[in-house]
Amino acid sequence: MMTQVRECSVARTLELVGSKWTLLVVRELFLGSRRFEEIARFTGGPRDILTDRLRRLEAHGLVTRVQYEQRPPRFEYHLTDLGRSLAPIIETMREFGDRHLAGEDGPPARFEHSCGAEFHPVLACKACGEVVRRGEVQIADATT
Amino acid sequence: MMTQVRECSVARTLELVGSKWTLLVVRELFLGSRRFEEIARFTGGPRDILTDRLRRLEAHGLVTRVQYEQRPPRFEYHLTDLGRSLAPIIETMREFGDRHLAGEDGPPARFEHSCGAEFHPVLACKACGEVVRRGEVQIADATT
DNA sequence: GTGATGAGTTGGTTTTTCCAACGTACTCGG
DNA sequence: CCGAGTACGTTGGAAAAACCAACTCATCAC
Repeated sequence: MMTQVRECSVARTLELVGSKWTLLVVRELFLGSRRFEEIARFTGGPRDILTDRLRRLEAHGLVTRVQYEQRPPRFEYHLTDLGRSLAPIIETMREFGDRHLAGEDGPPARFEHSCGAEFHPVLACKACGEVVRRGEVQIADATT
Repeated sequence: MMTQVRECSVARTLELVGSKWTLLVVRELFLGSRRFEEIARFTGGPRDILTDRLRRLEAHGLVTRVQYEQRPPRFEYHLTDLGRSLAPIIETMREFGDRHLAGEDGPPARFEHSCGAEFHPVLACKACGEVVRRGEVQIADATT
């Protein structure tokens, strides 16, 4: 029956943000960088590639390019609502890195939740609100 | 002061799993594929690249290669505990894709939480257990 | 007018990825 | 025994992507 490549939301997401530097650009925007020079400096990515990634993100509606100066035309970059909805992806990656790949002096940046504690994300079930433990999630229909 | 590239857990995580096909291989293992032929068929990735990714994942302790046959030596692949801790990354990517990039006939695979509802992950704060809303997380120290 | 800043472009090199074909070691059917 | 099929890769060469340093263009600060 020679089954095919799996239709998959993970794959679709990776097509959007899976190429090198893309998620670092997004991280940078989450951290508040707006200008090309900041993005270049803080990510360390090649300028031509960063240009390409920003254009691509813009084309997919994750980022907007906003003119902030006329007389040499200058632009800055902002996440759209769609772009901001990448937050859980960035946050879970940060958490993984903090937990398993941190240097000796601990995680390089720390965040705080409004409850007062240091923020570490865990997955919860949207329906019941409970934090998910291993084995609590099962495939519902085995179409693919 | 010519500030440098940002030390960052997101960057470190991406070094581990950020190259093309890697996360699709991991997804496949989460979905239960064990053998090379399954991984190749369901991801659609080039066989040489998949070999490389599996070796790399093994080298970093995310995957183990287990011999399941002697007489031509054959191997299958399993996620380690460390590898399984990539689940939140995969799940949040799936959720993003389901939500924003799904085809007309809805998300291609569905999952169920033990509470009985269809599973959709949201981020919660590990400390207080509350689901996180926009603006509730702030940077704690602006070292980087 | 010299130098700096900001946002890119350009040209050429290096690295990755891709692809189809091949190799090896078996098993199975006839 | 012969040929086909399965499983897990490896190989060689072409194509695409990424990298890098240097350059542009416009303006401002000195």
